[in-house]
Amino acid sequence: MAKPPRAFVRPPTAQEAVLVELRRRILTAELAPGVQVLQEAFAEELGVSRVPVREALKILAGEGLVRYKPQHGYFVTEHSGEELLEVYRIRQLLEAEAVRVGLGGLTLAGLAAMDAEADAVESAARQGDVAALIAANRRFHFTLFEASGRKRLVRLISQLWDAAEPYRASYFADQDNRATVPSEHRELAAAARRGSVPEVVRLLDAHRGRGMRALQGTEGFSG
Amino acid sequence: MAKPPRAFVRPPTAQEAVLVELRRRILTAELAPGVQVLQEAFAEELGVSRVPVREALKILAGEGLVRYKPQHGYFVTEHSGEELLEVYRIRQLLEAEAVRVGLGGLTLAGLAAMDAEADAVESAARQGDVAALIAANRRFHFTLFEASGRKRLVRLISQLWDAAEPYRASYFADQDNRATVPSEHRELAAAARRGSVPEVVRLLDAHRGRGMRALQGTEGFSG
DNA sequence: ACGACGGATAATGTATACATTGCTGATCGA
DNA sequence: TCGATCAGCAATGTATACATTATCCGTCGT
Repeated sequence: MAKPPRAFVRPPTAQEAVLVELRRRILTAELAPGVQVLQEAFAEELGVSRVPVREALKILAGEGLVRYKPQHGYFVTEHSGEELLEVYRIRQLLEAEAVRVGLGGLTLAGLAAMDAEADAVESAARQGDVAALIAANRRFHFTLFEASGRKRLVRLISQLWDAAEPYRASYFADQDNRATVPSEHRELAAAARRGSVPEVVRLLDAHRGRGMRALQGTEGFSG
Repeated sequence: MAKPPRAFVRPPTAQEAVLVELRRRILTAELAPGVQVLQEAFAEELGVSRVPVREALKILAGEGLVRYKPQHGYFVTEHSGEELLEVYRIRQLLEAEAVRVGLGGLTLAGLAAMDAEADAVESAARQGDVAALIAANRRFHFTLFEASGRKRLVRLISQLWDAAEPYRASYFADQDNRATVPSEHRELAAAARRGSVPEVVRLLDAHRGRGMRALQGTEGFSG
């Protein structure tokens, strides 16, 4: 079960490389919501021409991570408080569905993976490694969702996570917030092991709700 | 209230024009699921270079309407029967939500619009104008959804409609299928007028279910 | 002082040319 | 006859050059 360190894969095309880097910067709010992505500058920084940059931006525009204004360029999507609420509400619906469909089919390997990711979250939280925390947190939850076997559903949920991600960078920076997450994960994993759909859904709702409320407190939470 | 005939707007950029045309061809199955979109040929046909074609394709890839294989190009997305089922299931969840949120806020103008679109659907069905039927049918349903005021929700539902659209071109070509749709719309509009969420949701489920089952009958419905 | 016009600048949008990759099919060898 | 190698082709991927558009700001006129 030990994962070999992920093999280094050079993306086959420049646009893919740009896409990965752009997405990373947006999700970590390194490129903050609202700011324009200057093609020329970004291209030069990555050592490619503007073409692959534009193509990567188009992908992100299709996903909703950036907005395109003709003759004005690409801007990291901003979400109002209301829109973030909407995102969380839709997540509630879709994640509940994923649990209903998938929990019965969750394998022992899947449960073990959840435990492993819960460990990773906890240790990352202790060390204050926000990036690792976010990554592990995501893997923890998506192990559960992916048990549903529904690719489209999982992809939608993933996009919804992405939408809120830039706003959570600051959330996990806070020690108190980091502290409560691991124990909630333990409860979730335990409920999953018992195979109780209602419990898992309830815990998930609570977990998500706490994250959402924390967001409302921290952020410039208006329109 | 009379809509002026929609003003002709030349898209500000070539890519937008290409995007519209490409999407149209995919949704009408003029470009059938699975086929490759040859950039050179398509560009020449539209009288532009390959660049805007590629950029439009990237958008569609981000939306999931085409798949991108590095060094191989872009292919209209194919969906297995299972995947289409998944799409309908997610639609059920999200459309119900839209109705719950929006029905109370549906204005008289909105109700009138639904009636008007129902008329349009019926007359298009009688004349056998499949394209007009599909367009009006879509407007009918989305008038209802948009009453929710939730942009993201509506956009997601819209993408789910798009995913199944290529497979429904043949569905509406059948006279019998065209016949049942208008009466169901009347019932829906009536229930909406009464403001009854459970009834609207129930009718919507039935309506959608019929469409889905019809799809299963007609299509190469395997994996 | 205020507003309008206009040119300079800087960004985006597009075409063209070139590089690279993948495939096909023919040729060569055993 | 079978298989492998390689040349040619056809498609995609990328860079560069050019066209177009928006914006900024100074000047001019009133």
